Amino acid sequence: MNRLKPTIADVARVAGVSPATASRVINNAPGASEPLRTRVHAAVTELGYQPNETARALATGRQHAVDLIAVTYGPGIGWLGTHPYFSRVLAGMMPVLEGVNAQLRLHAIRPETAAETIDGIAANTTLGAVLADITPSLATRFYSRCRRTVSMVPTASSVPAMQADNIGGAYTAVNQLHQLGRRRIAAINGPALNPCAIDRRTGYLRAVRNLGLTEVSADGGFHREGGNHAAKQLLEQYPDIDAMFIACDLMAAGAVQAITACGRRVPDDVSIIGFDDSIAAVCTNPPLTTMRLPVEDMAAAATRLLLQGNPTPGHRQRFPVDLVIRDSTRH
Amino acid sequence: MNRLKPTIADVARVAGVSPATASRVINNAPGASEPLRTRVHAAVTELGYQPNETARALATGRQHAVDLIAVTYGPGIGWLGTHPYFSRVLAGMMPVLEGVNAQLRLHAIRPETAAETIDGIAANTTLGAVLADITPSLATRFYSRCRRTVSMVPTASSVPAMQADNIGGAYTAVNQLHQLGRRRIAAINGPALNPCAIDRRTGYLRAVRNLGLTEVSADGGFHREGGNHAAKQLLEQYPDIDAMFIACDLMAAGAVQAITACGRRVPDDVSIIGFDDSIAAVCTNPPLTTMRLPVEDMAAAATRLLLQGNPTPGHRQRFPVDLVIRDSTRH
DNA sequence: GCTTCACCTGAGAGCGGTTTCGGGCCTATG
DNA sequence: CATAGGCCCGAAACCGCTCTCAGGTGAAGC
Repeated sequence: MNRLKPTIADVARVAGVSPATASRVINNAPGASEPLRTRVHAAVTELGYQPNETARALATGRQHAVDLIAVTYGPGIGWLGTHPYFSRVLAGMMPVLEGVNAQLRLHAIRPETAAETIDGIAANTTLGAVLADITPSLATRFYSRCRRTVSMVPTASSVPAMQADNIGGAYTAVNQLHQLGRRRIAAINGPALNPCAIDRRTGYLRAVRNLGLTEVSADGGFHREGGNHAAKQLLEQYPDIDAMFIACDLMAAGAVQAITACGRRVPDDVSIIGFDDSIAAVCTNPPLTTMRLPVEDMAAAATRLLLQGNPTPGHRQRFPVDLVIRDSTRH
Repeated sequence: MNRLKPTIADVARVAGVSPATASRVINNAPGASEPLRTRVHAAVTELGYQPNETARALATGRQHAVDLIAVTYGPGIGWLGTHPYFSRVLAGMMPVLEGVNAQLRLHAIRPETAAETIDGIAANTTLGAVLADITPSLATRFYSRCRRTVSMVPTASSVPAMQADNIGGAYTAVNQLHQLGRRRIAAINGPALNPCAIDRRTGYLRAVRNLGLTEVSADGGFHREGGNHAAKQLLEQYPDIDAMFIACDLMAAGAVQAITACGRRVPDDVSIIGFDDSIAAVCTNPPLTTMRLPVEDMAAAATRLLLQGNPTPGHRQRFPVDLVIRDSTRH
């Protein structure tokens, strides 16, 4: 009653074989006769033996875990759990991890201590790491310490990455609004340092200039309250706004509320196009027209890439950003 | 150039000390003189040494990880990433884990293989496990194999758990609708096997019977589409419905869309009270009145409990479920 | 009948740390 | 001056498992 958990040595003793043989049959590796196999299996079930994954990992050098890393720029570290984007990343990764019985380790990192934290993670990655949200410089640093890395966001050219056309998506969105006859198209942007936000803003600016319109924008920080506040402010300052391109659906949800609170209607008075096609897009009323980012697909592809082995430097996999039309642009 | 990663032996050699001493200073344990400490530190920075956490875990027996476990009854395993509830659990856990440099391991389990999978996890838990969504029988099984466990959902009385008054919350919600003058109050329920869903349904039934109303309900499976479909169906079948109690906000978001699609208004024609106070509640238009479940607080408390050591059997920590009034019940 | 070879099997050396234990040195005490 | 007692430090065992390597056995081949 004193031994807490049976080890492989216990199994071996009970089965009357050596630990080496026990190990072989437990991992059903070749080199063990059938009679011994059955004896070992019997011992395993008798003792309720469960291999210690830590010891196994140390002995084999590999370990079955992939790390998901996000640097959280929002208020507090809880941000990672709060934004629908991360949920979708998880939703994409879990199915491919399940089945290879790998586990998923989450790391939310605050910017102040990011550098050291990242080094520590890089030193202990096993199957590899998915960078869900990170600055290019930190991504590069991480990659220099661990080759089994793939980024979900725009980054330095050497770091393997999943690439979605954020610029093009934003460009498309603005043009779509223009085609609907809108001429005063405002933008609500994400955080100034966020690579995706930067690209979406670039696309907006490009389109606006191309169409001969003037830029009108505010920062919404990629969260709902920010979107709400930004929309309110924009409407006060520029009452003639008739459309908004909003860099993520969560902000768009907040914006829709601000717009209706001001007594205007979506889409009749103000057309809205969001970005992401996250859960927020379908929960709003009216549901949002949005630029769909195939986050789950990207996360799944990233994970599969890691499972296959070392991604080649500069590896890129492109994903479309498609317009999904819902009620926020119908009138 | 051939050694991939420096080990503690390398550090010791460079510093001219024994591995034992190197270990002592790296863990800043007592028993090392100041001059040696500085030499070791110098060697560490020179080599860029990062301790191997796996080896460390094996040697110490403990490991700094807590496991988050969810049995996914929804369509596919991605469900875990998809539902706002889990995001909130993560949001609650991460801040308390950060700082004790523990990592968070995610396990989404499908019911068919749940039993074996759970045993494997239980054998390898270190700091402990948080059960985010699980049946009572599986929770009991897990707890019998690992005492460092705390459940987020109602379960057998022995398993330590965070407890929110789901029954009372549902009861309150229905009474609130009744006070607003509503007399035909329908319910949209969660999955029949889900412990939280069961409690919420119980509360609804209790209130309805107590008020002398008749039960009208449908199953919405805890997802938006289900809520949408259930609401549509209920309105067709019982056109006189003037209020709905909906067992989670995500379903409520779907229901609001169904109701407005039928040409009725929220809250003028149909009042809505959701449950959770998740992101879905604030993204809808109008924003939802809901019964707030303090999921982040519960998850944080659960994690802290694990960090403190073995929770005592039957440990309970109660959390209030409060009414949050928003526009879906204002008229 | 003896060698060759294939196939099992177990001893033992790691994997990269931590931790016990004992020895050496130095200072305080009698 | 001898002894006791502290404090550092390093040798070595150990955590639980994997995997190489060598030995042993039996069958096949000459």
